[in-house]
Formats: sequence, C-alpha cells, structure tokens
Amino acid sequence: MLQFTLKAAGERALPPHLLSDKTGRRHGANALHLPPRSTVFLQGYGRAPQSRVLDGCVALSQSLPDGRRQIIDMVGPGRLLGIGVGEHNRCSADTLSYVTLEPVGEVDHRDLEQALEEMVLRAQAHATLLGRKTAPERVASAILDLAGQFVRPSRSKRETVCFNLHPTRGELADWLGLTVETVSRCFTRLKRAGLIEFRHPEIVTLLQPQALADIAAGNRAIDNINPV
Amino acid sequence: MLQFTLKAAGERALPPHLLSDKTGRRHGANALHLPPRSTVFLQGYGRAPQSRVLDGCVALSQSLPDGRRQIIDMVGPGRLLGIGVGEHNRCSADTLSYVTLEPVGEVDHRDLEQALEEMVLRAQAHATLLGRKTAPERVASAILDLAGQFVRPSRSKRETVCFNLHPTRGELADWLGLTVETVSRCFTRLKRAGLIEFRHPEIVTLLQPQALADIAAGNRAIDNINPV
DNA sequence: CGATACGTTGATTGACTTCAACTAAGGTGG
DNA sequence: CCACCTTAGTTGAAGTCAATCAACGTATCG
Repeated sequence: MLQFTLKAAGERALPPHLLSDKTGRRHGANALHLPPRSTVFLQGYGRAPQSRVLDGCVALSQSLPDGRRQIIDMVGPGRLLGIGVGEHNRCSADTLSYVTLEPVGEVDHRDLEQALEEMVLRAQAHATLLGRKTAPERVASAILDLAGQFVRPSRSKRETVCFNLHPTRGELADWLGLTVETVSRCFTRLKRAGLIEFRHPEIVTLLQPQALADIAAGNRAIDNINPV
Repeated sequence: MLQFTLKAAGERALPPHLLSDKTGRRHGANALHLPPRSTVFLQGYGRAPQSRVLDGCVALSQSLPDGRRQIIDMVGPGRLLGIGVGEHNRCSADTLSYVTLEPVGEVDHRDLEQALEEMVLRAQAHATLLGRKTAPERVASAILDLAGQFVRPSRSKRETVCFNLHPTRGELADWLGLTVETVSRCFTRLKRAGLIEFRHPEIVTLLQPQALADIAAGNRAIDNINPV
C-alpha cells in the first residue's frame, strides 16, 4: 500500500561533496552543461563514463531493431548516470531539459552499490507498471514519480505541489508503454477529475496527491473522484 | 540486433568456490533444499538474507494491493538472491522447481556489483519487452531466456535444444504481462510454425532457435516461417 | 508568414482479455 | 481399482482497452 510522500529534489540524499551548492559554485569548474534533447551516450557504443546529474532530467532508453523505443528510467538530480548499462551500453541517454552533469572519476563501493540498488528497485517497480497497470494508473504513477524527482523545494504553503514536467507526451508514452494519444487523454481525464491542473502541458500542479497515489496503486478508479 | 547464442547453465560464470561441484558435494553441508512452489522470502518483510541459487528456478515477484502480480525476474543457477530488493523486501521470491540454495554470508564488492549490474540489465531488457513487444515476441523472448538459463549442457548433437520449462503458463503470463490464455495460444502458434516442439507442456525443444530469436527481437512475424 | 513539432480530440480498428467450456493428469479415499 | 476432485492447459466466442487513423489547434522558428 503505497503511502504518498513527496520528497523535494533538494532533500534527496546527495553525497556530502555535492551539498556545497548553496554556498558557492564549487563544482562549476568541471561541470558539464547540456541543452535539451542532446545525447549523453548512445546504445551500442563503448562503456559510458560515469557522471552525476546535478540538475535537469535525463532519459535512459532502449530501442528495438525496428525503432520501437522504451524509456527505461527518468533520471533526476542526485542520481548516477552510466551505471548498469553493460559493457557496451545497452541504453542511450538523452537530456529532456537543460542538464548539468558532474563527471565522477570513480565512485566508492558504498555509493555505487546504493545507486545500483536504486536502479534495480526503480526498474522493478517500472516492470510492474508496464506489465500490470492500466493507462490511467501508469500516468498517475509517472506524474507522482516525476513530481518526487523534480519539485522545487519552494513555497509549500498548501498541499498543492507544482512542478515542471520535462518529458513531452511522446516521451512519457515511450516511458509508460503507451501512445501519445493515450497519455494525452489520461492527462485530460485527470484534469477533469480535479486531480491535477495545467495550463501549459509542462507546468503541472498536483491538486489531490493522495487521490493520485490511490489511482497509481490501483486502489481507486479515475472516475470515482468527487471534484473538489 | 540480438545474435542468437545459447549459454548452457553449466557454462555460466560461477564464482570459483562453487565450481567444486564436479569433484564432490563440498557445499552439501549448508545447502538449502526447497520443494517447488515454496516461498523463499516475502514482499514487505525484513530484508532477506543473501543466497546463491545452485540449482532450480526462483521467481521474483511484486504484487499490487488488489492482487495483480508481476514476476520481475526468473532466477536460475549461479545467480544471487536477496540483492536489490530494498530495505524491506519489495519482492517475494518463490521456487518454481526443486531448488538448491547456498546461503552466502557476505559477498565481496566485485561479485555483488556484477550481480547487481546483471539485475539491472535484465530488468531493463524486460521493461522493453513489457512496454513494447507483442505477445508472440514476449513468449519467444521468454523461451530463449529460460533456455539460456536452464538447458542442461547435455548432448548437443543437433542444433535442437531441449530443456525443462519450470514456470507454468500462468507464471509465464505473470512474467510477461499477459494472461494464461494468450501465453497458451502463442505456444500453440510457435509449435504450429515449427519453431518449438512439446508433448508435455513443460518439456520444450527449440527447433529453430535463430528464427525464434528473430521473432523475439521483432525482426520477423510469427507467421512468416516456412515449416521445415 | 509557411513550416514544423507538440498536443488534443474524435472515430474506428484490433490485439489481447474475459468468459466459458472442455480435456488431461495427478491425488485421495472409499 | 475406480469414482471424485482439483489443477493445468487448451480452444472458442464475445468484449474492451488502448492503438491506429485522422483532423485540427497552437506555439515556435527560420
């Protein structure tokens, strides 16, 4: 029974040497800045160097020979990139926003194992989503996941949370094993049900996070909501 | 472009201290023997102890609150159990055959990281399967995967490979995000197409492994096969 | 301005699910 | 040894959720 809790991106467990962000631009020296929709590394090429995402959103994806694409994971601030991709990358990594990367020469065992374990856990949860959840459940899950990774720890006066949804509808579709149209329709339904709000497609506000979590977990149908 | 290669279970990279199997029953002392359909550990309970599968097949699964079940991975000989399952297990582990386990007190970093990486790679490939493959492609992929993990390195006179398919149709369905009926229908179609053969539902022979691999990768439709 | 990409909405189709009936194999107890 | 039950597997018919096909609106950008 997934209990709903949102962790702001700033609260995520950053290793100590990254926390200097507030005081100064300590890692500005060797940090990598990438524009949206650029490739970090490519499926099939030599093993990628490891780096840590400081800011922005990166999509890990695999493609079948005929072009069908599956986004495996959405990687946000604090997480490692270039781990668990095999000898020759079995994944491509693409930025979905402006992204700041910090190359990490070598990670200590503790950090690496923790990061790998997080990859496994997320991949497992995603497999359950892809194998067993309905389209609205998938979209609700996605929104909550991305909110968790990308909310700014800003003014949290009300229980409404607003955040920037980096992936397009098409990218969400590739992540959730759906099509653009289905994703769009689910957003519309969630909006009409009063669970989320958006004026622009990428600025999303969670109006009823708990109800959203219920849907994501399969405990409630999208239609059984009393609009507030 | 997945090239088809089958690795017999015996050839898989076992750590040196397990290879004594041929010479004697060195690990017979503390080995754990479990009957089919028994639980190794349960979703939601305390962190499971780690062990290595010496023989048999274990299913890692997650369940949604309403009972929908997704099998995350099928674990065969040589692989570690109880890694990447989170603080409180987010997975259950169930035996699908007679299983021999060897408890491992602590694994060295090298082994653990390699095992975790394998978990990640397999989970990623499975996500692509669940998100983007058709039912026949999924079943073909599953058969090849299980063949790779469970073929006995026996008489390989011809290119036909015979192996014991431990999971039932229902368990395969839970693994592949399908229903029993769909899995059964796909088996029938593959059989009629001359790609596999089975008299009993769990003794399967691969007649045309390469064609099966083509289907699994989405390079060929199930119907475009010349029956030999 | 056209041109392109993204998003939304509607109509139709189709792949897989659901529901249902039936067969075969294994176990139990009279 | 056979009636009885249960479970797994197969097959057919009907139903449904999401995909496909199609049209349109809007924003961005040379």
